[in-house]
Amino acid sequence: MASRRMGGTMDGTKQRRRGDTRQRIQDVALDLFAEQGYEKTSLREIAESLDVTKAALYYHFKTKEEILVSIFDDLTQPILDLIEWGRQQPHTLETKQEIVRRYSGILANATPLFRFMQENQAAVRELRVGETFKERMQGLRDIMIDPAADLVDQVRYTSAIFTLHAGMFFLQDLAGDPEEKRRAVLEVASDLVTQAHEGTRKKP
Amino acid sequence: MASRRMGGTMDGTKQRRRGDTRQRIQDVALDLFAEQGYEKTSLREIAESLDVTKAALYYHFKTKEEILVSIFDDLTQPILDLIEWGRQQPHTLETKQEIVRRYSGILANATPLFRFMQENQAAVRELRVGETFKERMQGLRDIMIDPAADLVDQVRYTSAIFTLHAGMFFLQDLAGDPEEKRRAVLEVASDLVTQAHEGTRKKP
Amino acid sequence: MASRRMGGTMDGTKQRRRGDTRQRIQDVALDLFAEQGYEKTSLREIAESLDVTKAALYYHFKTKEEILVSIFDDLTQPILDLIEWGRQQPHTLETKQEIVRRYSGILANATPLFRFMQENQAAVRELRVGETFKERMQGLRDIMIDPAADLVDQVRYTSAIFTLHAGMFFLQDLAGDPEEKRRAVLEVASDLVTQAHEGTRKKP
Amino acid sequence: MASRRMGGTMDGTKQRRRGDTRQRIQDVALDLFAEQGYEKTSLREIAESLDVTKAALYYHFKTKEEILVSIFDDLTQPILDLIEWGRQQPHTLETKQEIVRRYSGILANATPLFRFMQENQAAVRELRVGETFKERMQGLRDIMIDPAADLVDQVRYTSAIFTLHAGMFFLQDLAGDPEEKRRAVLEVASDLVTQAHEGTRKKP
DNA sequence: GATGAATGAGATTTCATTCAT
DNA sequence: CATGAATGAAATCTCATTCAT
Repeated sequence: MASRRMGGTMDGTKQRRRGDTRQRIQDVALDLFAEQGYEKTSLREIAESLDVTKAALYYHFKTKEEILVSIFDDLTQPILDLIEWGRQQPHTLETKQEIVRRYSGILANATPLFRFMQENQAAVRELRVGETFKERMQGLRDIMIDPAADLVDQVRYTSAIFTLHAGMFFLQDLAGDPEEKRRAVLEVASDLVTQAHEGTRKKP
Repeated sequence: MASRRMGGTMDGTKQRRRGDTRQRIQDVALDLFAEQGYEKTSLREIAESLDVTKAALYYHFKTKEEILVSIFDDLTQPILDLIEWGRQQPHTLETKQEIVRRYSGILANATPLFRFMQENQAAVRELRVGETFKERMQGLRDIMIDPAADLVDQVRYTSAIFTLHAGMFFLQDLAGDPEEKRRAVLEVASDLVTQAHEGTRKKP
Repeated sequence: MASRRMGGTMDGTKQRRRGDTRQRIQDVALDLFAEQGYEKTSLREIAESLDVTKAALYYHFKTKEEILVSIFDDLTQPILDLIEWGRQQPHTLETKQEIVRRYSGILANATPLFRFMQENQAAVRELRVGETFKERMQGLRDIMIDPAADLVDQVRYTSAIFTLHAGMFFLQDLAGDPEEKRRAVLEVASDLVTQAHEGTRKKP
Repeated sequence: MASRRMGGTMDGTKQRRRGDTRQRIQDVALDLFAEQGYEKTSLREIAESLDVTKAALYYHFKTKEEILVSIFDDLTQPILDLIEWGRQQPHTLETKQEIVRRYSGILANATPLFRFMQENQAAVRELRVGETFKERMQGLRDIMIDPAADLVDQVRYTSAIFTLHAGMFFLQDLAGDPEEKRRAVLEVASDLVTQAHEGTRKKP
């Protein structure tokens, strides 16, 4: 389900697993991390899910944290790319809306990881990924927020990003087609950005 | 810092403590839970912070979870009251804005707890408070959301609540006076509710 | 059920409890000890069953062990009396059969205690009651066993006592009227004593 | 002392131990369980006796109870075999005496376990082995007892089994050669079975 | 490319017991 | 005649990690 890359043939034989153990560890770990939280997920559990020993995990990764780091680095690369792209664009409304649109896509493509980051902030705070994630969010904000905007508009920009995040999880219990919901979320975020950009109040 | 009630004088003598141990446990526990997360905070740590033994904690609370539950129940009672109040009001824009205003106040009064809940969703999911919190959020939504509203407006309502939450934590690194920031957040949330209530698009 | 003495009036008021707390502790403790074992029964449990605090138990008894000792001493006095009586009788078959009969009665009158002793030998071994019980059993044997009897007959005497014990517990699952079963057990034990007394084999 | 299998040479080197840790845990645990009781024996004690850490025990067994279960299952297999054998024999006196004889041998071969079961009935009642042991005793009785026998004779059959058990422990303080005592016990049990089989009284 | 065996640290929880009031 | 508050010791169990093979 969280398998991000499908290597090998789908013939169900155990033998096909050859050299993809690293990937499988990442997949299973992310699923479990997202489901149960980082602290609550033990290496024993991951190993058992994969039908290998704990020691095997240590062959592929130096520590538990490194498993998470490797997943995180793989999956958040697109944010880095987006920031890089954003920096080279003019600070127009168009650009900002495109950023929101692209970020929405990134989120949708790595839902389990972002869900995990959202729900495990405390656990992750003292891990490397915690710091890194914060930096990336900061980077996102930097390419969107107009430093001259007043406080209320800055909140709007932030709220836009947050709405995208919230959309992934808190809207799960709302009925409706997922893709349709995603578009609705995107629209609200987009509106917020527009309002922020235009300034909803007369500036002095 | 998270001490909600300050009994006795701060003279540092050990003997003065009489009967307020329960309260002190809750205070210290909340601070630590919020700072380090639920799983990462051990009873040893709480006990040492208070200069009592672990067994003393068990005199006052049956389990670690019960410490959290007692804090949660104490501090989220106002949400229950708000929901109760909201149910008896007409579903006007006025009402909804008042709900947002009141909720913002509740949040401000119990920041550490809400920060904790936000940042420990995974850890808390299988605890009683996880379920309870979800129900309360649901209750809040129910008194705000117009079931006839289209999807986009429903997202706006949800986003308003979320913006309030986000305001507490993600805006911490933004410069500025806290009270001023709170007002800005409140304004954005209020706007979202207004837009949702009026309908931003022509309904069929 | 295990209440051995019924003090006060049976009016159900809580006030009637006056000065009989000691007795009530013994009753409840014996029930719990018999049901769950000595180690598994905590003072908390006993206290909660009586709706008093643990500290109250310590007003009446110095230690957990002393609760057991007091019960034991009260209820095994009859064995002491029996041994005393036995010592003064001639070593006839009549006497031995009477001992078996009387012992059977003693057992029936304090079933929970004897069940407890039977099922908690390991736990009780290092307690004072363990040693004391062993001594009493030894005393019983001494007034029954003919030291001149051969080994097989000595086993018969021992088996007679054991049959009485076993009868109380291991026959519980056998269908039939309890009093009738007790008589059957008594008869087998009696037979064993008779065979032992008469010598089942030609002595040299 | 309770070591059931003696692998390797007794040269005292630590390195020689390879792969027999599981067995050694079982041996030491049984000795301690039998000596001090199940509850009173801590995993720390077992671990220290073996000069390994507590965690090592958990590598080999999932819980404390599982250590006991594994010992029990290993050592009571012969009872299962005996019951199986008994079911296929004719219900003659010969058969019953053979059962008594074989059971006596089984008992002698696993004295510590049976002593443990006898002396820890309370502690063991809520463990899996408690139930299982009860079932096996029931099975034994079923292949011996003639359901048409009157109550007194049923008691005799039960008493025979019990005499065998008692023989192991309560006769320990009696002087005499162990093997000789065992034969004496066996004779009494055998007699009881014979009397039960022939009927000691005229049946209606 | 992995396993089997183990460890050290630490977690939550329970218990008998104490003592000032 | 009892309670409220606490303690010190210990129990069972879990975890990330290591290392020889």
